[in-house]
Amino acid sequence: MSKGEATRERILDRAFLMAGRDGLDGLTIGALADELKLSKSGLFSHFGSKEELQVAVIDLAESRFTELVMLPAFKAPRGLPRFERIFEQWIDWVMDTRTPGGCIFAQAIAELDDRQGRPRDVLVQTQETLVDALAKSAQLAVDEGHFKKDTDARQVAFELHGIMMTLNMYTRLLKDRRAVDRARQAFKRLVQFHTP
Amino acid sequence: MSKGEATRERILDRAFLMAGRDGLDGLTIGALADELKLSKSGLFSHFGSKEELQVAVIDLAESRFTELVMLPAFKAPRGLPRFERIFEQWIDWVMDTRTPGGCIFAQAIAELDDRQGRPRDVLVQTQETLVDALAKSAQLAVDEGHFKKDTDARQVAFELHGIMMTLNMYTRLLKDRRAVDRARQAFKRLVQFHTP
DNA sequence: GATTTTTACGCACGCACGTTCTTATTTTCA
DNA sequence: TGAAAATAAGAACGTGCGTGCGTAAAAATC
Repeated sequence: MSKGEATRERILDRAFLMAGRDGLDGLTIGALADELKLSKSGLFSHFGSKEELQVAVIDLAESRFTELVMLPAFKAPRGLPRFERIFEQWIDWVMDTRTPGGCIFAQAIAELDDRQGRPRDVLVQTQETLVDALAKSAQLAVDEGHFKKDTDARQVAFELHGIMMTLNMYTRLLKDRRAVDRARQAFKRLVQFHTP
Repeated sequence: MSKGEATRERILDRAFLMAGRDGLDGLTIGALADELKLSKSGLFSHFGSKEELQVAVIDLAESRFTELVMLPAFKAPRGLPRFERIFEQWIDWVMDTRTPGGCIFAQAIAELDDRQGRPRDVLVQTQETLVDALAKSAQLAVDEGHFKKDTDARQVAFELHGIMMTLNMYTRLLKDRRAVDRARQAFKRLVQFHTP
């Protein structure tokens, strides 16, 4: 790996944290440069524009999510075990104390939802991919006979998403220690409902 | 009502919209003044600081939510009818096409969740009040015999919250037309599960 | 209608933003 | 090792930010 690539990774690693706390707009080139002891222009030249930096952060977030949530889950047998594994890994992702501000997607979604531009387009793409993956995983549980035949996999994906978003909010905003229990209980009810 | 109060209301009305779209940080005094054809300093003098403006917007959001969601719901008989009415009014709140950026609370929650300061404190207060109200409403359904005796009202509040957050995201970010149906189905499942 | 109080403006300030150049330094590779 | 290429720094730009102050206009009060 060249020097440039290494620096770029170091920048993005920090940018990922800053964007989770302060949002993709709050993510500022000057502050980022200070924290990394780089010059503004030196940092800037790695991306060419702030928008590109934002896009790179979203891309990084997606690949980390895949790495930390989806890939481990795929080691579990398809169907319910894998679906449950996604849920548990996702909990770890949301509760990770190293990422202040909570799930970076929650930040980005609220920030970009009714705007225009490449960052939004990229985010929509990642979220659609995620929803598809969740639905597919739920559908596999149907196919394996773990869920009822008439289970609507996309509906299950919708509801799981809701559980995770609420977990994030209860934990980060309300500082509710019981949030994880609540999420687990909600998930249990979701699974139970669709179990034949 | 004095002239000053009228102007202040006019400012907040617009600020409410801007904050929903661009967030409480993206809410900017200069842009707000331009839209309202006021001078920056003239507008500023109504609040004394940007932070106070942000707090005023959160307060306005809460009172509007109470007015548009909770108060109408209280006309329904307590128990399940009222609980269902909260849900339906809340849908209207989230789907309101006059508010670009979707539910302003979704914005504010993501923005302020791991920060410090008065805006955050005020937001936490409003969200705790909301959660309490939801839980109380669910508890009334238990008391009236519409929900099972062992139903955990706060758990129901948690899950309802999740449905609404997901409705907001699917609608605003993913532009999914079926989001309302999904929300209704999730709600139906929630109610059904707790029905004796 | 005169006076006092309220409300709004104009201007300026210091600061941080994203961005663009030019220049110096470091890496890379023949 | 020396030439070429990649990387980082530095200084400067225009812009917009929140904020403070003195003053003019308007409204409220008597």
